[in-house]
Amino acid sequence: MARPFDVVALEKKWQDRWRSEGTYEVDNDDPRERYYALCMYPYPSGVAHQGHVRNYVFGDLVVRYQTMRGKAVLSPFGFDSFGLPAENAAIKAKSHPRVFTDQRIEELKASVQELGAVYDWRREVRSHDPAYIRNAQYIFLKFLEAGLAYRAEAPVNWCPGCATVLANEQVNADGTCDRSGDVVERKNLEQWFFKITDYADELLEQVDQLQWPERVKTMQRNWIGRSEGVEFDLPFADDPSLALRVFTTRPDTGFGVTYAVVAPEHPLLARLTTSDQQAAVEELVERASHASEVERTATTDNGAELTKRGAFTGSYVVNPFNGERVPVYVADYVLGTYGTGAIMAVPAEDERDFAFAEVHGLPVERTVATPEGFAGGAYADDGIKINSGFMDGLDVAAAKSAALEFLIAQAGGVAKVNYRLRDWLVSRQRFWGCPIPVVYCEVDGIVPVPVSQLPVLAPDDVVMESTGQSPLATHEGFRATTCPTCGGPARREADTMDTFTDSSWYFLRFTDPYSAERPFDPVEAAKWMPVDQYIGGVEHAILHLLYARFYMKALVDVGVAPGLPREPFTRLFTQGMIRMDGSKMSKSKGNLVAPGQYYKTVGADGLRLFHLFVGPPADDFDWTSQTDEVIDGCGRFLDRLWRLANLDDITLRTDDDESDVVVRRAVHKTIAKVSEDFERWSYNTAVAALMELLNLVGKWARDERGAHEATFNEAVDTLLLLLAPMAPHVTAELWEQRHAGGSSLHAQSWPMADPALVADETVTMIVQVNGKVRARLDVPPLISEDEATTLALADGSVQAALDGASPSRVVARPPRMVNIVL
RNA sequence: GCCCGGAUGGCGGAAUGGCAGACGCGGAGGCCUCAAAAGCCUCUACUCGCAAGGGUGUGUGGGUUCGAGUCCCACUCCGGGCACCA
Repeated sequence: MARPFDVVALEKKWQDRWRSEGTYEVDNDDPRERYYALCMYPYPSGVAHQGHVRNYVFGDLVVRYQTMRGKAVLSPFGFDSFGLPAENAAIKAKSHPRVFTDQRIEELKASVQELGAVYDWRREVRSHDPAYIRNAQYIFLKFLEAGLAYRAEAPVNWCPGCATVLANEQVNADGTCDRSGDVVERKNLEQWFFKITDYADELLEQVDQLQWPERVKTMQRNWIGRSEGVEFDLPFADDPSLALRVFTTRPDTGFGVTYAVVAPEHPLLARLTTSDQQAAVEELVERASHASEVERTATTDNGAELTKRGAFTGSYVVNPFNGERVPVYVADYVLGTYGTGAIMAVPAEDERDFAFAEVHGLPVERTVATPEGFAGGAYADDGIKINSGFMDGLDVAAAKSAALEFLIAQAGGVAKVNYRLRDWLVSRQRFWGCPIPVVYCEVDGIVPVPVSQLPVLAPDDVVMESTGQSPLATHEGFRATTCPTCGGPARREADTMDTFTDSSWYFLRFTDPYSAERPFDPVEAAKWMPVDQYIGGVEHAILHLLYARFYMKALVDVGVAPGLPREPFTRLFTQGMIRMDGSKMSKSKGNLVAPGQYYKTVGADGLRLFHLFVGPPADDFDWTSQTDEVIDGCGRFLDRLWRLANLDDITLRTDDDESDVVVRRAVHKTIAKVSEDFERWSYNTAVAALMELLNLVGKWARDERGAHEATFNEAVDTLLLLLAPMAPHVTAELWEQRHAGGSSLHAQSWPMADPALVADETVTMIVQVNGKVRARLDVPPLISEDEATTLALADGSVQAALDGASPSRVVARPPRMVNIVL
């Protein structure tokens, strides 16, 4: 499209100027009110895609808007530069992941700058930078010292072909390895964990205080999954000195227990299994151990065959409520990693137990009266207790407390809270990550690397093998070391940390990126934390945001961040995804629409305006064949602005007339509207309001009478100010043309609406007869109910609609509406 | 299965319980031009009508209200999250 100006040159001029003048660099001792705006740390995957663009457009708008509101805005940028894609690319190219990563960072950085998004680049942070690694390791050591990091055996996804542990995301739905195609096994291996479960309660409680989307808060609550219940003993029938410990949230259903179940991993399974059941039990355990977690749960997906796999152990336990013997089964629907790994089964009041009981022919004993007409299987809702001895007649809540007391007295019962949340497995058998700073000494065991010896850096002379095994594991130069305690020979830890650890504290490093002795100076960090506005994709609703919240709390507690707020992100905005052909637009799907092509046509300004205008920022957006036309439309809007400001076909006059007040009212109403829309993240309507104003001013100014100069200038300057955070380049250029020698547009204050001009002189009152609009009257805004009614009844078309009938009722809501009811 | 969203013209979308469809895209017609592009102007939910004007209309069915796209109940479909967590 032909533009009335050279868009490429114009945008470059301003981008260069913002960078060379350090317009958006901000110091920690800035006296202005502080504001911390942050977009989520990106993984550097190369040139920015539309998802990035959308994210940074919103972020940049916040930065520029808050700056115009007089605040010192911290707007940093960095790269989450460790991770699997770089490692895989390096394997393919037989090079080092750093080469690939540094290249991608430069590409992403350049395209972010081309978008006109402004940052304080002095504070740039990269996960794979030795200074960052050093501090990430420092934090690990602090966690270790405080007992928040520990090593334990855990069941993991193990690929025999790759000789490595896989993350859940690397396991295909059919239980095979994403890379080699081998069947993934479950294996118990020693791994490093962070004790996030210590913070489960605090993480759950403080969700309430966050100004985050409800959806995200709900997802966090569900992920933590707190549940209150009772743990108690089911004594073995053949040996009352032994017992099966179970957890339940429904102790009130104790009289309905018709069997018990242990997980395939349960330590007492061997003791419970009788010789005649050996074969069946072993077969089930074998199958469970080979199946990944994904595959193990897969059978419930297709509800058609809801087969609950399980086998009788041959043993019985005694139900403490009624003294009855019930059979013990082993089944993979009971997880070894939750509660006690064993349950009491109540098919009448639990759906899963009911399904299992049906398959295995086990009895169903109801303990809650079902409502009339109830036809289904399990009934899990409230009701009156039946068949339950001392609980009969109680409701479920009362029966729960009675049952708890009973179990405490009779069966080693104890009230217990369980969480779905597990400790965070942070070790990865990967090369391209932050090495875990410990060594293994035959004499001293696990020994932390002293802080003075940090960072522990991976060697450069490695060969990335397609086996997938980390070269760290076999690199003698790296692994062979001496014990810091005894000086004897020792082996370095070969595992690296989950990359989510890097993104869990980068926002703190931004506040003090120069600190060498520690991750950040808490005094400097306190000047900016917490982040006022965090912006990112909803795909990080659980993991990243939960881990970062955990880190913040833990850093305060271990003394790295004393006195800092315990929640890192006050407000969170999650922008919608961009989809194409129904699926997420992403590099891996190969359906990217590169932003670069638009910089030459509508410019970064046009593309930014498009992303703001196309719909509510939180909603997903479908990129279609029509989208380019909408983008062109945004470019045309900027062209019209350019021509208006350049007096294209406009003559100015010095005297005013009655039309001035109409324009001035529109200008001030738009200031009020756009300001309000900015605060509530309704950018699409803000753009619409600005388009409307431009249309109105354009028509007025091109009238044959000409435009009154003062009013015209006010209107155009206001348009430029309001558009500055959205389309920063072209507005800055026009402002410079109009105010030669003055300070730049982006140094101006956000305009204030004049309340006298925002208030309406007259409003349109609608008159309804039986709820149907029959007339529209111009009335003063302060009209009384009586006056409104009188005016309404006097109107000709209202009289016609009444047709002589007399109203039974008149509802007057002056000045908006009068409804005459017959 | 559970939880959370959503459903409005040809399309993206707008609308504190008070004029449904702002704004934009697309479409139609016109102006300008030798012609085109660009630009500008008018129209554009459906329907009856020559017109003035009328009727219908926000996924479906009920309800609350003087008045419902908006609130309540039930349902259908679409999207997302969690998924045997006892």
